[in-house]
Amino acid sequence: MSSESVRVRFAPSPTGPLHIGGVRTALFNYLFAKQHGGSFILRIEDTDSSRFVPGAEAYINASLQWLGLKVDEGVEEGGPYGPYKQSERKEIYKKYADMLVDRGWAYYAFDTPEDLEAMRTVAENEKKSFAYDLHSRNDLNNSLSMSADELKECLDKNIPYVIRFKMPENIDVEATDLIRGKVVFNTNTLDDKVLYKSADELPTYHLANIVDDHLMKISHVIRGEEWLPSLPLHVMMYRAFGWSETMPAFAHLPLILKPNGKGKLSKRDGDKEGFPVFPLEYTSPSGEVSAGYRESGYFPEAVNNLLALLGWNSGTEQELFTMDELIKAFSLERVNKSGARFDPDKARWFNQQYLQQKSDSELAALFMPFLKQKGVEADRAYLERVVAMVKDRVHFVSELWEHSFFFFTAPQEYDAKVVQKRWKDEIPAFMEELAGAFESFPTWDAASLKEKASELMQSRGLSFGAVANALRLVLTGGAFGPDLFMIVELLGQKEVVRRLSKAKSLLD
RNA sequence: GGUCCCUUCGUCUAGUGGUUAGGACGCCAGGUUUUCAUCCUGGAAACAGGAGUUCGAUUCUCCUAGGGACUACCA
Repeated sequence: MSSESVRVRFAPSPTGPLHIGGVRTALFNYLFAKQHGGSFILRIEDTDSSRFVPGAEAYINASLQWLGLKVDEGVEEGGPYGPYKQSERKEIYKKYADMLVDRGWAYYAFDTPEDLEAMRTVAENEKKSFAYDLHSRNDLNNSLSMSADELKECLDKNIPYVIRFKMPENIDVEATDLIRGKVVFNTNTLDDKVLYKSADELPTYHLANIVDDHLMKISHVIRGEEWLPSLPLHVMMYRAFGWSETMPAFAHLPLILKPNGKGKLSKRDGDKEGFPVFPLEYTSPSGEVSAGYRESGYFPEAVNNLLALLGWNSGTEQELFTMDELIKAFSLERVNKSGARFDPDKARWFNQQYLQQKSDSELAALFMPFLKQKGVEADRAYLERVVAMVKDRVHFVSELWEHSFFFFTAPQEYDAKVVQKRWKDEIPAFMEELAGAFESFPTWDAASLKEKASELMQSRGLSFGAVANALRLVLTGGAFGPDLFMIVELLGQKEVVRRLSKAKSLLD
């Protein structure tokens, strides 16, 4: 690494919704870039024409935007090293593939996918494995095993070919991973990867990624651990191109594992355990819907925070970080080596923390759509008071309703268990009396009301607990909710008296 | 199978050649509360195993075991 500025890229493939692991990769790239005053680049790697999914790119953009990961250079934003979509860089790659062929670092191969598949099957039947590598390439249908004339003939006839990297023999490739340290691979265990296919005139990931990272002056490649095995190939390619001097630094992030720890987190796990695996809800072209964090009620800042703590920690006991704090505190050195299991419970906890930090006004606004859905129209000031009272018992805005519905509508039914426990013989008559007392009570505030009620129950020889619980039952339909007399105050004289008067029907 | 990576409470993790191995989530108990939740206090809970180095290893080295990733004309 020279003194060049930090430039990192997030390079997803538009083959479906952005997975939460990909989101974390994007986040770490973003944090690293911002911390160093560098650039966060979004490059769309759509070199697999067969796996292209319409809408996936828009989904990626929308996800990054929702999370507040602002892209400095990309398809939408433009930039000096564009285009940022690989399918629009087609003509660039062929040139570099040819360069490698000319230098003897790559060769043409005419084996058809069917040929290779057949050889794999044969090998498998013999309990061996087939690899297109230094042991087998001279016996296969490629420019290494044919004469110059034969090659020319194949090319002239437009026989489809691929260009494969010619992995040299017996070299110990040393590479440094910023998270793991030095890793060594021997080239004898590596195969000859396809770099380019004539069929669709597109490169594979390996070629496109090296060429683009070089051309876009990427300083650090921060990607998932699943790429670690191809690191030696990439290092060798930088050598083949003669770009070793400016090769980016590499960091391979540990994987996000299933809650049970067995394997990479996948969409299925989310469906099974009931938590989202995607940032935004996604509907596939076939109509299949996958849950999203946003739709499940998660705040983007909570998602960023929980993702940041999955595989990284600040070394302090701080767990809640704003984006600015993350940018300041982040470092690749403190990223863990081992995979982290996703914990849905802790994810909920993070969201709760952020929800509690929100102002009543903000929460009231977020609650509004849910009320509309219930057909409830409420005064904004009233709403804020309700939210203030119940917010400390929810993890999500969507849970506000079940804890506050009685502020908007009289209970339609009463919890049978609570009725049995609290609706004693002497209560109904007293409730009627209480209704009368409240009806003519001049000051309507929690403290005075509590005092008034206490006086009355004392004069009738009833305990506070018995009355309070019965009153709560009448007002809310159950045994839950915030401070009783705060409920009474907020509900207002008219409504409280009405519910009290109706309470007799409970006896049925 | 081959290559590579990884291994501290159930989970996310801190940590050091000598610590009562710390925190968080979750769980349990007690307290606060008229209810529920919050909140507060407390508790159970970990260095995968075996060698070696060392006066002393959770920490350093090696081996074993376990887990994971990769092994496509996908990324």
